[in-house]
Amino acid sequence: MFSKACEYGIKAMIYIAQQEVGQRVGLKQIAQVTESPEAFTAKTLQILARNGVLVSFKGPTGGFSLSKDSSKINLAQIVKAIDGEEIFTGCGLGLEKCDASRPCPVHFKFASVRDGLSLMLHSTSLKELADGLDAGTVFLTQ
Amino acid sequence: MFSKACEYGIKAMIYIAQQEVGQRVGLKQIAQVTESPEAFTAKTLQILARNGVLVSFKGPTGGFSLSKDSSKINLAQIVKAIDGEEIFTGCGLGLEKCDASRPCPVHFKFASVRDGLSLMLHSTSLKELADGLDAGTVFLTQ
DNA sequence: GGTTTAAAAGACAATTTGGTCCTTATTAAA
DNA sequence: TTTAATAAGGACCAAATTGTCTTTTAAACC
Ligand code: FES
Ligand code: FES
Repeated sequence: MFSKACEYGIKAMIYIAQQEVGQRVGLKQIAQVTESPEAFTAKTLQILARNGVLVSFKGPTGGFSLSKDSSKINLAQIVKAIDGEEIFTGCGLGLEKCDASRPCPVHFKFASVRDGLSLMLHSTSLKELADGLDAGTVFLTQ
Repeated sequence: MFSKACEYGIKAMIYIAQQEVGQRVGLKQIAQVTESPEAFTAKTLQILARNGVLVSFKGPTGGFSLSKDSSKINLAQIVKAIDGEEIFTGCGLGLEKCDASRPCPVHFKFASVRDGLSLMLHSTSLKELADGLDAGTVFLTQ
């Protein structure tokens, strides 16, 4: 469904969202808590920083923090930054363009599922996910 | 969402389902109509044949035909044969096992979308897709 | 039986994705 | 001002996916 980079990116963002506002978290810690490969996660965080959902700081006391309140960042922004728009708008059978005026055989059934996914991603904020972690009802690892 | 192999496989199956019962279609024709790479499509059809949704015949008058009525084959069987079960049961954040008793942060939202996709795939038969093609309301290419 | 046709099988190549490592740039603190 | 810490960037490697090509196997037809 999502790329590995995207999975790592989402987990990292949720963990960062758990910190108190403005607090920075280092790459090493992020990779450890999310059980993600450190160097590869670094690349992904760079992408997220370039896309403006994350800010990064070098040097001692450096690290990463959210660019805005966790309630203002949703999963769709993260997925779009890392995996692109394909999953939001692409054809289920790989036609160059999903077009309701020249639909592929699965278009209507697929588009409705795909739009459901899109709605879910757009309507899920980092805040609620981090809150679940705080409450201990959900987990970042197994 | 689906692999290229799976996209080609689904398109091929729909086209085969369009033929009259028992009628065989050759690889070349399938690849042409679906605009898929011939040799790669061949591999995919082999997988589908091994998985029993397709039967193949060698020699002159050879080709492929469905192993049973097109109303008895659904998209889930095809996707499962080619891409495996990951998409039906896998965790949205890549945890080894999606487990409601130790859910990841996106579990409940993701699982509902994923189950919607699964339901769609299980409840969509090749027959209805081929019927759409026959009716000229949908298309295999752009 | 020999010839032709078409799928199966397997080797191989190209591309994309996933992942590591090393150097550089930047910043805080001693 | 030097040193240490940390992210950025780029080169590189590994694995999976996508794709091609050649040989083998099976079947029809003469
Ligand atoms: S055209 Fe294929 S999903 Fe819309
Ligand atoms: S545990 Fe992640 S989706 Fe179920």
